[in-house]
Amino acid sequence: MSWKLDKNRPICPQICERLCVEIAGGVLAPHERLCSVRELAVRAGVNPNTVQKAFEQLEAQGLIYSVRGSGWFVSESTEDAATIVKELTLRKTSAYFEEMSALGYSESDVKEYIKEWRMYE
Amino acid sequence: MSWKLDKNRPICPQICERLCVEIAGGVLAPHERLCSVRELAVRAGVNPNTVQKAFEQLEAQGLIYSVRGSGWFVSESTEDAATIVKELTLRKTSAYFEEMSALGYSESDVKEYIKEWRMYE
Amino acid sequence: MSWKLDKNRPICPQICERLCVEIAGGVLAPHERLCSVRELAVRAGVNPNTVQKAFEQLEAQGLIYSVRGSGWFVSESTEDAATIVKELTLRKTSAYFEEMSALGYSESDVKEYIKEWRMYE
Amino acid sequence: MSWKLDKNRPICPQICERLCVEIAGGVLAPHERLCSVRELAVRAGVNPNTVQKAFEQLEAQGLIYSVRGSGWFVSESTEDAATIVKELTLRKTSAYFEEMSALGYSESDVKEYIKEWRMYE
DNA sequence: GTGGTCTAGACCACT
DNA sequence: GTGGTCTAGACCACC
Repeated sequence: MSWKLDKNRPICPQICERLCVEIAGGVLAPHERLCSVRELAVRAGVNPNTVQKAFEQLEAQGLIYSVRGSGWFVSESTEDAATIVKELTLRKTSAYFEEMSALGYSESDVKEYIKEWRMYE
Repeated sequence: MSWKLDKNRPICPQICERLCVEIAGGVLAPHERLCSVRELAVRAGVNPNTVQKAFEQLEAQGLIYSVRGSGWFVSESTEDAATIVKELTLRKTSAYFEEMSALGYSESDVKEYIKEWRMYE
Repeated sequence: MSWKLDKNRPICPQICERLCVEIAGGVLAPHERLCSVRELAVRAGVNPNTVQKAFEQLEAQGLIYSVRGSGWFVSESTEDAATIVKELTLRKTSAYFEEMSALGYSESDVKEYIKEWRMYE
Repeated sequence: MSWKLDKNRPICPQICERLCVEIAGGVLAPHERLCSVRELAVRAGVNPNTVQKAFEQLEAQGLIYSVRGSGWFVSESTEDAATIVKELTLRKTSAYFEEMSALGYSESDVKEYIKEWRMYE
């Protein structure tokens, strides 16, 4: 696992989203043990508290569970993760169109713009 | 001007962007007087301080200038505004692709997804 | 509002439960503003981060929502709060019976014990 | 002995309490040999270190003693165990009333609630 | 070693 | 002033 994070966005949700994607995609199987809070913090170069918070949020969503003194584990069901990823996709795309709309682009303007898009870097 | 703002996003930059777009698009002509801070605040349903701050930021970018006791006016040159809008467009789109990438979508995945997109609401 | 907390139990859930009870009981009405994080922290004699965490958990449950720079507010619907209080009641009572059972008491033993109970202090 | 433990509570004190109850109740007689740490760990499905720690805590309370190379044994006196069980009963019940009070229930509310209680599962 | 909780204090953007 | 986020570091119980 490479754990580069985008420093321009809040770290905590990035960790959540990433793990959610890995759970949804089967990279992390049910009942598989996650990195420890401390280890992941070191790997990602962030504070353990931030990782802890992310894990707790995933727990609140029912995606993972913790066992004291032993670690965090992927929940039995993996479907929730997939649902959440889809929701995120929808929400982010919707937000993007909203913002572009505020910049004066119509829906088809955006679609045209995206069609021609070339990612750099 | 209808001044509905997206309550889910920070207000201040929304005001900046919106005025920037209007200046770039010629809706607001050079040396035209803007709404007063108070009036705009009322129309948009936000705190006058927030509008004030937005105006100050636009001033710092050279898009508008203030005349004591008389109000805020659009600057002579309109090109800066257009540049800024293009920059925003680029930045937002780039950020969108980055986030989608973090959700596991390739560049072409996103393009395909966008092609099928239908805005609701 | 008196904000004495039980120092023998984790503070964060205590704050959550207390606010939940007040929302469920109508002490806090929909859209009413809560104490600020900092103020409540001072009143309860705890760290602002702990209060912040409690508020975020209540937000995750849909009981309250935050407005940047303005504060936290009770959500429109109050029903969830009542449901959660009932759930807590059930869970705590169930846990109590479990623990008493582990101490060798039958269900009726416990009921008899409780009937005679007199709270001191 | 069936050694099902409640996975939702800390393991170590559960082991302590359970053995304490068995000593107090005469299930384990003075000078009787306890299960070995390893065997008990296997039966209860927990880490041997946890069992070891529990035994050490019971030793500190004077309820059991160890004989090198031979195992752990119940102490001569059984009274301490009974006292501890009573104390636990008192403490747990007191804590339960406290928590219910924080949920808005008066002492008589709780008593009424308990009277109607039916354990499920 | 692990997670769980809390404190202290910082910086930022927004009202 | 407010919330939002993060860092740093502490202590505890459990494995």
